[in-house]
Amino acid sequence: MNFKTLPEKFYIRDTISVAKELPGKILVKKEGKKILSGKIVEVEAYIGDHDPACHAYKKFTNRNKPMYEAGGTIYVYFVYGNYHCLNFVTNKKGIGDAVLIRGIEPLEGIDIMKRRRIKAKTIYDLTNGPAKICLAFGIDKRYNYKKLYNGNLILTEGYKEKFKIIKSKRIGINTGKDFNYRFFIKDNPYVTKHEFNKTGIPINN
DNA sequence: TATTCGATGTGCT
DNA sequence: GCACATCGAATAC
Repeated sequence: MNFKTLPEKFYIRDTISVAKELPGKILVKKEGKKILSGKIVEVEAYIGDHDPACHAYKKFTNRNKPMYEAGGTIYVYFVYGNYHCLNFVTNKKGIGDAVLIRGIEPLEGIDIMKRRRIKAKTIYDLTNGPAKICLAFGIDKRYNYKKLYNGNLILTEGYKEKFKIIKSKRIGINTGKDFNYRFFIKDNPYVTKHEFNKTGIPINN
C-alpha cells in the first residue's frame, strides 16, 4: 500500500468536517522495517469551545496542552490507570479540538497486533476500541505532540470506495451526551458496539 | 496534601 | 449486566 500522506491543511479546518472525512483513511506506523496499518472506521469529535466532555473544555492544563497545537498534531492521553487513547488534533493553533480514534480495521502487521493483543479472541477484537488501537499499534504518550504528516506514525488517503457514514451520540462519557459527534462506517464489523437498546440489540449500527 | 474519578477493557454471573 | 483493576490528572482542601 502506498497512499498519499494527508497534509497539515487537511486537519486545520472545522473539527466536525475533519471527523466526517476520517473514516476510510489509513493509519500507518513504521517500526523499523515493519509496517503496521489499518483503516479508520470509527471516530468521535471533541470540541473545546462548547463541549463539556472535551478535555480542553474552557480550561488549559498540562494534560490537554497538545489539543491546542495546530491540526495534524497527535494527542495521546492515559485513562483508567491502564490505557492510552489516540487523538488527532484539529483546527487552528490555540483551539482545543481533537478527534478520538475509536475503531480501526487492521490491514498490515496483523501478526504483530495479535501478539500485542493476546487477549483478543477474534480479529475484530484487535482494534475495535480506542485503547485496543493503542495496544495493537504500540502507541503511548511518547507520541504526544508528534505530527501525523512527517513522523513514523502517519495518516494517508485510503481506497476509492463508497460507504455510508452514520452519525450518533458518543460513547463512555457522562457529559455532553447530546452531541451527535460520533461518526462510523455503516455495517463495518470493526466498529465498537457499546450502545444497546432494552432488548440487548446493538444500536448505532 | 488528599481525594475523586475517568473519552476502557476484561472477566465473571 | 455488572464489578473491578489501576494510576495520573484534576479538583478540593
